[in-house]
Amino acid sequence: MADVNVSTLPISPKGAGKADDSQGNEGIPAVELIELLFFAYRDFVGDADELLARLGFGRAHHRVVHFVNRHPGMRVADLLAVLKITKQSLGRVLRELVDNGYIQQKAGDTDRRERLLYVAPKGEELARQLVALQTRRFARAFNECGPGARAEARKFLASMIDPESREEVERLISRANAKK
Amino acid sequence: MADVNVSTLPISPKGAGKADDSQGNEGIPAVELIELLFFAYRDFVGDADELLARLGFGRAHHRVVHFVNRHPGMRVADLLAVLKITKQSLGRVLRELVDNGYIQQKAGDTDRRERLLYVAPKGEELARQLVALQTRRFARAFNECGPGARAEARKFLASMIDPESREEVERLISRANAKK
DNA sequence: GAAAATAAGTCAATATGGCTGACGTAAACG
DNA sequence: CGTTTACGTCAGCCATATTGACTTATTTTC
Repeated sequence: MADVNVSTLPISPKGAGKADDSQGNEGIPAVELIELLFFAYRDFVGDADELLARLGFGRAHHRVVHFVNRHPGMRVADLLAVLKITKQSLGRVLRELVDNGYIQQKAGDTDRRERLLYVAPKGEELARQLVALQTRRFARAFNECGPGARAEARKFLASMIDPESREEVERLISRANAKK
Repeated sequence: MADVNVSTLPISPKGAGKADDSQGNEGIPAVELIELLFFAYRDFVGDADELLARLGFGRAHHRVVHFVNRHPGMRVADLLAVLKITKQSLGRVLRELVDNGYIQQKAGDTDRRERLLYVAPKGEELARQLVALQTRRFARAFNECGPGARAEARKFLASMIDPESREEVERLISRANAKK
């Protein structure tokens, strides 16, 4: 898949490339990390895109199925808060998932205004497949990186999150894990 | 900014959460990494989004300015290959950047069909600011992670890229670095 | 018990950033 | 000279997001 036709890029000089190579950055300029993260993320989501496209879904559907699977019984408002999108944006995606039998809604016990969200068997299976795809990518990466890399990566990724939201994300993750 | 209303999420059980906690994954299920990468990338691009929005630009403009700045004199076809989008998609974005004086085009010396792309001073400054923003995030993260984390992260990110494109990405990066 | 607040859904309009297909122009190649 | 290449552009479509206004059902509050 030789897509990037690097062979034709010129090698000529031109200013403003470096700048932060001086202090303790282990000889790795941030701009390299920026680009690697860009390409890594693209391939990471690309795994799922293929499978989703076959079902007529997009990334928005992926996010909904993923988080509902991880937090069964979450409210619509919770989902909006996690995804940081608007009610209107969620609307179509959620409707499609419900109509096609991937997500179920149930009125809340104590507050019947709430429509609690659950994955239907179809949705659970889809979520499982999507996680499996991306799990495989992580497994391959850590296999190449050697022992300890997984823990290091976990710390690194958490540190990349805005400090203000980091605690919430960690709470979100541990709550989801607690649900087994 | 307590956006994720975690406090209201139920703690009740429900199947299909774990599955890969058995073998050598250092007690860190991949699903955690999946979510951390999702949130990390969102905040990572969020840095830039704010600045871009003030200029009436989006992420597409960001990518163009970034890569043209890193590879001055690259051809339109090269840019398309890197971004993996179509000529038509690039069209509007590139025109806006040229019209607003961020990008310059020059006919190729030996092949005058080529429109070689260069950042104008305005574009170079914008690229610099965008890199600076994201550099700050990386710096903060590695400061929290301790020594060696930068090199570990570099290896990890590279390993997350599709094996078939990894070499090309590395070549792309080293060519850009060579231009200083 | 009436009024206010809340949870969710919906309609309409708009923006962004992708896509495909078709076509045009200029220049290079053979 | 004819073909291919590099680039641009027109037209239309789709997915995902936005804002603002409004409805419905229900709960909370006074």
